[in-house]
Amino acid sequence: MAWRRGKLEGLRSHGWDFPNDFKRSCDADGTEHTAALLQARYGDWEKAALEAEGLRVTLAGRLMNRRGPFLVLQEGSGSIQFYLAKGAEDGLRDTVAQWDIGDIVAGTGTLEKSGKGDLYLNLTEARLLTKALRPLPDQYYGIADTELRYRRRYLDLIMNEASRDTFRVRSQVVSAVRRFLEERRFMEVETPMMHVIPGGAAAKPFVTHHNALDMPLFLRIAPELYLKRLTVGGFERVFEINRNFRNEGLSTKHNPEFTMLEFYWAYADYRDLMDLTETLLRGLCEQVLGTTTVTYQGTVLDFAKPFARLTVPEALLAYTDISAAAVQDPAALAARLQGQGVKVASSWGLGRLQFELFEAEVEDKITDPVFLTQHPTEVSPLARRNADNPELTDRFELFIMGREIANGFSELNDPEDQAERFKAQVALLDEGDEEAMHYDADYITALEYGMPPTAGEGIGIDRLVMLLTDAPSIRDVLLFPHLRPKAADGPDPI
RNA sequence: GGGCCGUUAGCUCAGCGGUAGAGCAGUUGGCUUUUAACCAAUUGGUCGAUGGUUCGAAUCCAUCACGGCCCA
Repeated sequence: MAWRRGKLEGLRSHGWDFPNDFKRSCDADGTEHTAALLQARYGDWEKAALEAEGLRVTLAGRLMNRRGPFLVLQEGSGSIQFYLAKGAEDGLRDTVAQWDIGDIVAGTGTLEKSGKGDLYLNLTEARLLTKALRPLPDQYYGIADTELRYRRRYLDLIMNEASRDTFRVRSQVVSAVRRFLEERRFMEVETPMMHVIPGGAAAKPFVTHHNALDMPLFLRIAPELYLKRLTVGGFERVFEINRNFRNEGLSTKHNPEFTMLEFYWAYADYRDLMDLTETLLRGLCEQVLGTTTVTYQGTVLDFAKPFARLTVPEALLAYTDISAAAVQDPAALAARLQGQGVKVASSWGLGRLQFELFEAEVEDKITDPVFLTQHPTEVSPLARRNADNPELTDRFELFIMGREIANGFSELNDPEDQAERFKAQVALLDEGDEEAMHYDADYITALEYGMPPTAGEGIGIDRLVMLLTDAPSIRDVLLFPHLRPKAADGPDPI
């Protein structure tokens, strides 16, 4: 580093000062030349034909490696080499000799092809654009230290093609989801991130304070109650892709801020949502990966097959050794749950006991996509009751590889029932359940004006991207995952 | 919150009670159609932090910090 600072001093004394006037060469129609464009266009040309063409190109990028007279350049679209011929003039040789690995450099030369078939620019002009003061990590091993990869994501992106690909896939997923919904006449909206009353999910919120109004505000745990107000307002198909914040622990599946898609669809029910979700996921695999076969951590998943749809008791029978009689017997379920180390509350009804057993014994065993349906009303305070059994709801959760990917239901649009459900939640809150919901009087007022029959769903974008990129941790799909700050996390002198 | 594992040069790692090591990167020189380029020489360290045991600690013990995996 001291050496490089010295070089920078030398460059400055010769008038070099982080130039900002560089432009890449272009076609006559203005198409900018990039490594990927040149590879695609000229990669197949014969060496002699290419040299006869004598195409002069100007490119810039980060100097990644020197191999004899070749300099490996990495830019946004890919890589290409510069070549410094033995007979090059002294000024050019001196300029290139000043370069260090990691510098951002520019060069002009004719596009040629090596004996092994790689394209390169035979340099005639060169200039330094940005001096790198810090050396790059090991060329071959890259950075293996996960902590360093997360804390200095820029280094991870410079060094690891796989990491760059993950975030490209993430961008494509979000973009494809938007396109999918817009094609179906859904409208993207933005609702508040700061809530006076946290709502829409069972989770502990982050609290902040508004100085001018001298009141607490909560970072949203879900946008649900605001999006449903919009369906009351007459926007029949709305969606939002944005961050939620939950004040919970960190794990390979949890980050305090994470990205959710939520969408609401008037005159649809939870079965329509399941159909739409299957179509969406299948299409995403095809568009982003080019196949409906996804390998996640060694397990092959086929998204082309219809997704299983199982009620909670059906899932228990399918995935555990429990008997048909025991599934309907509260005492047997409670005993089994206690055997699993679950603290069973006396207030739990049959549906809740079944659902808790699902979470304890089945969730982790699921590999291929499974829609779990008809959750107990007790754990679904915003979902419509099932017409045949008011203890259950018209709800589903989609599980893939043991993880909840989506959650949706026919919306509860009966204001009186919703008010009762809120009251039951407030009772839990008063008992000390920090994840229970608050009573949202304005939301009840909205329902009293009338919400059309509607179905709504949330899809965890981070977990979806994990599946599609074979990422074992949510931190691998977040550019800047939350980490505990380090005491010495200031500027570090090398 | 609990258990296990880890933290040594810019990066990847070895060393596990007796003088702090290797490869890559860096520096100097050579080589000029290389592909983890190669050859020669060479610089570089508060062994995560603090305390303890010991004649002697990177190494053993304790506490703390940060990270990873598993569990709640």
